[in-house]
Amino acid sequence: MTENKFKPVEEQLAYVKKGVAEIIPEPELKASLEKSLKTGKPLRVYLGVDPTAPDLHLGHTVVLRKLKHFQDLGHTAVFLIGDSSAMIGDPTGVSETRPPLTREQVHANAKTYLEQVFKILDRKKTEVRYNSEWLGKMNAEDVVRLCSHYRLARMLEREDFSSRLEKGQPIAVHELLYPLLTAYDAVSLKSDVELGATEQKFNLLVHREIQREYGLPGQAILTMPILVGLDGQRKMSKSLGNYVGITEAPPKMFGKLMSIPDDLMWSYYELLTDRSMEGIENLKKAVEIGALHPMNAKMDLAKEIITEFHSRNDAQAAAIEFQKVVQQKELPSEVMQYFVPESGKIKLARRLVDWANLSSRTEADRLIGSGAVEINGEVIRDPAYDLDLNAPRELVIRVGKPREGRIHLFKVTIGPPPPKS
RNA sequence: GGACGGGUGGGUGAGUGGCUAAAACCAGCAGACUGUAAAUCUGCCGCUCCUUGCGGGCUACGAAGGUUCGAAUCCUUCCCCGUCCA
Repeated sequence: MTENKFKPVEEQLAYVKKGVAEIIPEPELKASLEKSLKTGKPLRVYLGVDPTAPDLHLGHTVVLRKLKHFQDLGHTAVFLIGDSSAMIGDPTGVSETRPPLTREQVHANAKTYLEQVFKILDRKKTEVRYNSEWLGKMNAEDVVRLCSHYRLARMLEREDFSSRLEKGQPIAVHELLYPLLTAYDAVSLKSDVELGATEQKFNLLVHREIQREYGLPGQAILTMPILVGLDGQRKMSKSLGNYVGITEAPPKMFGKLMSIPDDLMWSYYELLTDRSMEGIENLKKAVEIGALHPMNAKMDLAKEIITEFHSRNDAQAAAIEFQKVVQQKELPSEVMQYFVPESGKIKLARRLVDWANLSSRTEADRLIGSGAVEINGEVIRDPAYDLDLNAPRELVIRVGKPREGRIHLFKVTIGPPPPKS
């Protein structure tokens, strides 16, 4: 509660501005910071999430990190779980009606969600709220009253509504209610600032407007860019499979991060690390003039990100494993091992389904046919290949590239398994 | 409630009785090239069986029935979506 609890406004603003897409309106945010500095009262900064899926990936962390930045500066971070609104389903960016979740699903999701969130936010300093606290108390009249504060024409300005309307795609009435109900969150929380991804801009603006309708000053809005996924094309999302989950094992994170297009790494540096913009620019320049190999810059990036979610040692180990397995093509330190008794012959394709965790026999045939299967370094191209089981020996089998859900490299020992110790 | 249009593989979308496991494109997978990057090129891209063959069987075009030697394509009923009218 001391006078000098906060840093100078310009300094705060600069810290908070790193990586942001837009601040609406910036002078207001600045004014709020000035006021808070003068009064010693922290700003209430909130981020609302729908716990629709329990697994967080790096895409979610972009905006969480920004909330963390406010927390670092001594402001109050409010993490809002939209347990009520999640049951409506936000139509943003989906362009189709979402199936509503049940209350049980929402609560289960919320719980795992929070656990992950505190890998980034400071648990002790975070105010966690649920919007069922106030939305659950509203009756039909309250909802109608809330709705009376907004106009249909304004609602239809929203891009995904207007485009769906144009294309003759369905829009369910309850979808219109989503931004209004979540606006009531902003009213209840009396927030000074709300964070969100750029795709949330419309919702955030509605929140601000409704706050004013309810006699509040109207929060400032700060939007963060959407993180592009591993494919370098589309937004990072679980359903597209182009994501890095924050609970994934370090070696897997490492491999995934190394697979991003080089150009993308600058945006990852900006949105996923605490490096200053200046530092990132220098790095970029070093790569451009050839002083730094882009691969090394990317390895550093991967290490930094992994350090945040695991530890420095884990990150280092993941890097070493990557070099060993991928670059030097050696066996990984932990390999799946299978034992097959000696008995005549078997079809390779048939066994591959289990060994490599393939989806079907047909897939095994296809992989063999396209030269993706190697035994002890020798490519097998005949889908009808018979594995001779008469001589006891050890085989190292490789199936394609490492990929989610597939065991791409493993050992098969023909002969009895070693006695259990 | 009425009139009209529409529902095809993960997505967009062609096909209007057999040559269609269904064009094309995207996504995906694999190979080559690399820095397990991207880009590019090439192949693959429902499931299953075996004697792995331009092989056999099964499943698939909103749902269920029907016509036909044969249906994604025709008929009937139902479900869903949109537009316009009220």
